[in-house]
Amino acid sequence: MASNHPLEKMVARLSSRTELSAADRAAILALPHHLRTVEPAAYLVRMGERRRTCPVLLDGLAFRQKTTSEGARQIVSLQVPGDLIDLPNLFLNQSDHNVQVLTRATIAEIPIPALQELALNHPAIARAMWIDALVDASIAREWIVNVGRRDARSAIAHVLCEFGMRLRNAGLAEDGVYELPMNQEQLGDVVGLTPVHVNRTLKALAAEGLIRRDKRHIAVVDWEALRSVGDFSTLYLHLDQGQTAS
Amino acid sequence: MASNHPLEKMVARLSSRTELSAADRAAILALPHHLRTVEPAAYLVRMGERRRTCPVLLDGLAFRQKTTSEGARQIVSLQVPGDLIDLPNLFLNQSDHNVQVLTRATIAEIPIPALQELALNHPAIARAMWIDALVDASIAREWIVNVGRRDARSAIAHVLCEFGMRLRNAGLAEDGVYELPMNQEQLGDVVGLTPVHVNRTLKALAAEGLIRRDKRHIAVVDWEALRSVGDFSTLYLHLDQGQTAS
DNA sequence: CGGTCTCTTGAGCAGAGTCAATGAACGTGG
DNA sequence: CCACGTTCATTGACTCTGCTCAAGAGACCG
Repeated sequence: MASNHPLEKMVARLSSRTELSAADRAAILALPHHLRTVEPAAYLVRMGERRRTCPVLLDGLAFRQKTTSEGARQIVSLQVPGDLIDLPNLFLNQSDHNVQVLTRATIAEIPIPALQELALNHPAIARAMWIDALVDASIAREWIVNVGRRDARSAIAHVLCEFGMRLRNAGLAEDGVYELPMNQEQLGDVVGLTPVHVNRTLKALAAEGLIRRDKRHIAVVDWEALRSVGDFSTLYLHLDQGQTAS
Repeated sequence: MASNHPLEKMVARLSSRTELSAADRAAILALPHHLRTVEPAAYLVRMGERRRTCPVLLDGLAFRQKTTSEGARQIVSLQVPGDLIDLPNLFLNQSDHNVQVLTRATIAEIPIPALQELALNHPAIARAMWIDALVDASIAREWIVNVGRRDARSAIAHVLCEFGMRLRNAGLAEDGVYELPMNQEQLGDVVGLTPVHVNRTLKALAAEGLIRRDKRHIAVVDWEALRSVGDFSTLYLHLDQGQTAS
């Protein structure tokens, strides 16, 4: 398992969801790829683009984003290390959104045909990729609810719970204590609020004793209360995948 | 092509996106299945459920939906005939949302293992299913933007454009003239508004001459203006898939 | 003919936005 | 080591979009 092959991270991610054979693992590691490091805010994918490679996030955080004609931005997903950033474009011709990194990040660019071959001809890998894509879609559905039907307090609490959970899962957080991976403007773009209102809401959550906070450092003080305010349940994250095998 | 096999609709849908061989088509038609008709508002899938079959919508309309602990409902997708309603549960254990039909509908229930086999061992069918799932996810991302960053006027105009486009594509609308497949409360649940405000907004759009409307009957009068107000572009619907093959 | 939905419309309220200013933290060049 | 510019976070005052509450009016059904 110990190896410094850059794509080990991708193997780890995919095999966390389905049993992969040695041959499957080898097939992944044998993927042609090109490594690069990018600075915060760099674009990995631009809307309208027709891509030939799929970026895989090896290290760092990224997000998907769209802007309206009015210039308002909405973040539509958060991506953590191991994510196949461009799964959406694996079988679609044109990217329908932008992808930017939040932090300095390491990216492996993998030619799309090679990934397609993997997805179509290696059932176990295909299953893992399906699960990845389906969980992503499930999170998107929850975000629609979050932005559409929860008030500021609840929406932000929800996002704080989700981030805590997912970052912990990615080994980037310790039990409700983490560095909020974005500034308040970006957090506003996640929940559909203005940065000013995000600020006031975070302050209120801290005043109520649900979280402790210093700039972007978040510590969930009362997990149960935050979960309740944010109407958060882990069901939609499908964390059980793999253990409970269908 | 002429046939009254109930799954022809599914074949048509999948083959509209990728070339399927005669063997592929035969494999789909050979799927074990169980037909049934359901009444408006019937549930096809319930959140938390572990399903053994995947409903395929042969006729009628359906929607995915979640509710918050406060009791607010958010509709997170609209499904048209041909849709594999439960693709999300093909590889996930527990349903993360509810699915209800809007109209009287005909459903084919297909055992999940049979569909998985198709998705994992028939590359051409797999590709078509991938495209379906990815377009669905793309629409979900656009809905996050719609609900998060567009005001009532724009959000409703956007949805009217999208519905017009998708219903026409499904053969259910004639060039911007269609029966709105839901009441104003449900439309509110799509865009995150109250039915009262939906009503006022629809009235305003009609007053401005962008649409003509009688109850649920919608006729887009000025398509360009509506598209502009709704900040609508067809990119995210990926209608070109199949023609432009990657 | 009464009951049930759904659509409409009015009146008043409030959650979130806008505008604007201040302050803290950090990096850079001199 | 310090002055300065930049980026973010914070806070106040005021506005407005969309919500709540409530009541009436068609349409359809048994």
